Amino acid sequence: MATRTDPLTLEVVELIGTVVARYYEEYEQAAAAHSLTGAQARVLGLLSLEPMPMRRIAQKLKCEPSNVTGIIDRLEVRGLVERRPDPADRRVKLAAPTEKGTRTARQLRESLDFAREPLAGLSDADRAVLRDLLRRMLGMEPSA
Amino acid sequence: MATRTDPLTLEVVELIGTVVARYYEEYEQAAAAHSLTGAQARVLGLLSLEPMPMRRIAQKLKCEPSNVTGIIDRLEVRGLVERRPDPADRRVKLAAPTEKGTRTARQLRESLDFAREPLAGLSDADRAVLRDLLRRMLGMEPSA
DNA sequence: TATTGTTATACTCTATAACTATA
DNA sequence: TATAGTTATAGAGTATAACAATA
Repeated sequence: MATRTDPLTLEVVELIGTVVARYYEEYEQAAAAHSLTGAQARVLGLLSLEPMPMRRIAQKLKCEPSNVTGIIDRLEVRGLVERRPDPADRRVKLAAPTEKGTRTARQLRESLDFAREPLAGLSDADRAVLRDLLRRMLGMEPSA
Repeated sequence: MATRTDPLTLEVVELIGTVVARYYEEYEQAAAAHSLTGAQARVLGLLSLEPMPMRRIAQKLKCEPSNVTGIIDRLEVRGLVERRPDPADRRVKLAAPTEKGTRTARQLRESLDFAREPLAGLSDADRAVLRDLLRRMLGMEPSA
């Protein structure tokens, strides 16, 4: 597939880079507001959707399982997450948010206004067009 | 400003999150293909546009100046970057890519096909619409 | 005095390899 | 034997504080 290098494409590439930088920046700030690192916030967000084995957290984070031990350790010390036994397999430990962790995850999610706040400047029709373009960029079917 | 939580907005937010995740992933892979970390690749990319004082690199990276010392050290050991005196101020050290560093930066840029390759699925008209929507999201004027 | 870059320190995230307890 | 989680280790990025050279 030929790579496009026309001015329009390059400008869109740069704009996407700007969006990515701003998104990351705001994510880190939101995490820091709760004294969490980015990785800790991501894990807490994951677990708030569904408790899961350490192994699966590593898959979601695309990192080695040994790293997850430390991240969960630090969340556990702060009372945001707990390790539970898996009744079906005694080797497995299920990481699950505590009540406090669930609360923190929700606050975190609500403070992540990056993509919502700027979107307020777009009309419903604009948002629908943007959605379709992003879907096609990501190789998704038009009607998901 | 009221935060929108309608399904369409939330879907766009999620799509942007997916774009961000994929962008970062591919950036790290491209850097790793040259045995560089993400931070090292970002600094090399910066310097390939224009040599600059250590202090300014820190500002661009939004990190403390003390961190830049180590990053430049590691790039310098590999012969990708060099420190030059600033004739105008003897306190300042200008970091500049070597010839090898310039070559690596160019290869890195060319391998960053993330945003280009998927864009190939969009027509020129689509790309123009996407550009305008992203500009408005980022608070830019329509005709930059 | 203020600024630039550095050093020293400590913490977090990361990968690798070896270990344990279960399966 | 194979798998889940852990530990130990080393490298990199990060912030903080203190320092030397220069402005």
